[in-house]
Amino acid sequence: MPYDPSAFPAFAVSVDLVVLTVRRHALCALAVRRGEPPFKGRWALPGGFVRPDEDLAAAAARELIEETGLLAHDPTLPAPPNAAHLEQLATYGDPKRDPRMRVVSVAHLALAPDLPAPRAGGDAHSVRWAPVESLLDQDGAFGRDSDLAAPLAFDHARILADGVERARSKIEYSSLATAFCPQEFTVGELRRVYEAVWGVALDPRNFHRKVTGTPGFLVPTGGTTTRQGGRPAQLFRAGGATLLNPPMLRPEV
Amino acid sequence: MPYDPSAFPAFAVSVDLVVLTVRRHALCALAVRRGEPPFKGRWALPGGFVRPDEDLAAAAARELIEETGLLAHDPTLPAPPNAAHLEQLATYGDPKRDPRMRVVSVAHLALAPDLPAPRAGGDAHSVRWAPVESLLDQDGAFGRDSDLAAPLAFDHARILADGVERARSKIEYSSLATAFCPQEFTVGELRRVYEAVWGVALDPRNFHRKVTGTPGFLVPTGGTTTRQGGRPAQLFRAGGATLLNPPMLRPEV
DNA sequence: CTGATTATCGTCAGGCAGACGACTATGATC
DNA sequence: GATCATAGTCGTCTGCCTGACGATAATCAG
Repeated sequence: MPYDPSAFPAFAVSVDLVVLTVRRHALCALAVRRGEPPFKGRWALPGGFVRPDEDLAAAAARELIEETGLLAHDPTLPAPPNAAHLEQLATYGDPKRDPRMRVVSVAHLALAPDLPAPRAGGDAHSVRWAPVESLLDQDGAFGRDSDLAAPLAFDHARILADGVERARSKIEYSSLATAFCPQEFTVGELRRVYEAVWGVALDPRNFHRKVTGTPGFLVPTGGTTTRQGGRPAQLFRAGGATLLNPPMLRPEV
Repeated sequence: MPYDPSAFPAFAVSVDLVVLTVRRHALCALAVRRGEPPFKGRWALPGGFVRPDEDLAAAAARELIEETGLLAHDPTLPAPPNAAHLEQLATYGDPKRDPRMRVVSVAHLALAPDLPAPRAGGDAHSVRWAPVESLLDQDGAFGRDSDLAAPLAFDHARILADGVERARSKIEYSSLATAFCPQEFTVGELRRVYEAVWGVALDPRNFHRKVTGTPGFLVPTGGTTTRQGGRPAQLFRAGGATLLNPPMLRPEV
């Protein structure tokens, strides 16, 4: 019988954040170095406890702005500049996931455009963007030239993998890939986002036809840019459509 | 600064279940009548507190078997008879969602074949299958001839709506619809599952072509049946494929 | 036997995606 | 300034899949 108020076990509840961005053609996640045991010195996902009167989404938004300065973006409103997409990912509650006590962590997924630099509260050197492959690599293939050899603290590798998988599948059928782009962007920049997140090469011509032909996906702003060299490209903003139908197809293999 | 062990707020953590099945051409959910305040006498989703050393998935599986006798089904193993699909849905943690105290609820979604009858632990009359439209109907359109007029307790209407939406979208691109069917079933029975969950009519010929043409979706058992009247139909079991590519398309409007 | 019901196979046209050719507009290099 | 490399944009063609729907098959109810 649910909700016996007289006796219930007490849990700590935290939020952990998978913050993804695309930098230099690679899908990167935000990682913080732990300053306290357990896992002291190891990299982990940003996160923290939920406050007694705080909603889960509010706790995630608070941690996000503390770690990155990014505002969480309510999808029902027009996107303010410097805003990130934020959604709940999944909840992790293995009794042994934290060696000290029972902690249930509600993981959230945030997608952000490429930012100047991560900003930490007090110690800026302990937070960084790292390519997700290096963070998920358990064998230490990146170990010789970085300090990322050790796996992530707690079950954060699993959480990160789940977040990456969510992002990979969600850009198939939604316009979420634009959350990785600045307010104005070109078709080529959007294509490089897809290529980085999926880890594949896409045909520029078919991609252009698909995204410009999907109603509501992209809105031309009129301007052009030549950021990448080559012929100047039209600039677009994200349109009102959130669901892509038919979806973008991820190439086989 | 995550994980300061000295001071953290204490939460209660519960699991709530959205258990769906298809009965008589309608998508139905399991509801229990609350015997205790708050919301005494109102219908609610089954659920309960997570035990101190219990994983979240284990707590959900325990509640499921307590309420229905259904075994939760590990998707990596061959399905035992009378097993239901069980997956985490989302977590609800509004500070005011339970008037007594701070309860964070990890909702799970279960899909079950049509069962003989729901089985409650002690009081069988307080648990029932109800069509999801009647449970979600806030205006009391069902109120004159049933006691389902009152909305569900707590935020369970929201949780149920999220679970139904998850089921509706997930049968598009996965073989999960077979979880609503008995071990052996016909193409027509599977089609009626889609029609009930989506609330649309599908063309029997195109549906037949699609599901029999998708490799790994259905495996013929050799037998035939004539449960529905009309020409006998081939019997199938669910194949090994879990992802349908290309997906089943939900008709517009 | 006749009609109703369900299952199953076929046909055809339209839409969309993958493969790829062609042309355009810029910066870099000589 | 000519040439080349680079990136963007427009077209074409072919094959696959889907929706619409005709036709046939095998049962049950009268």
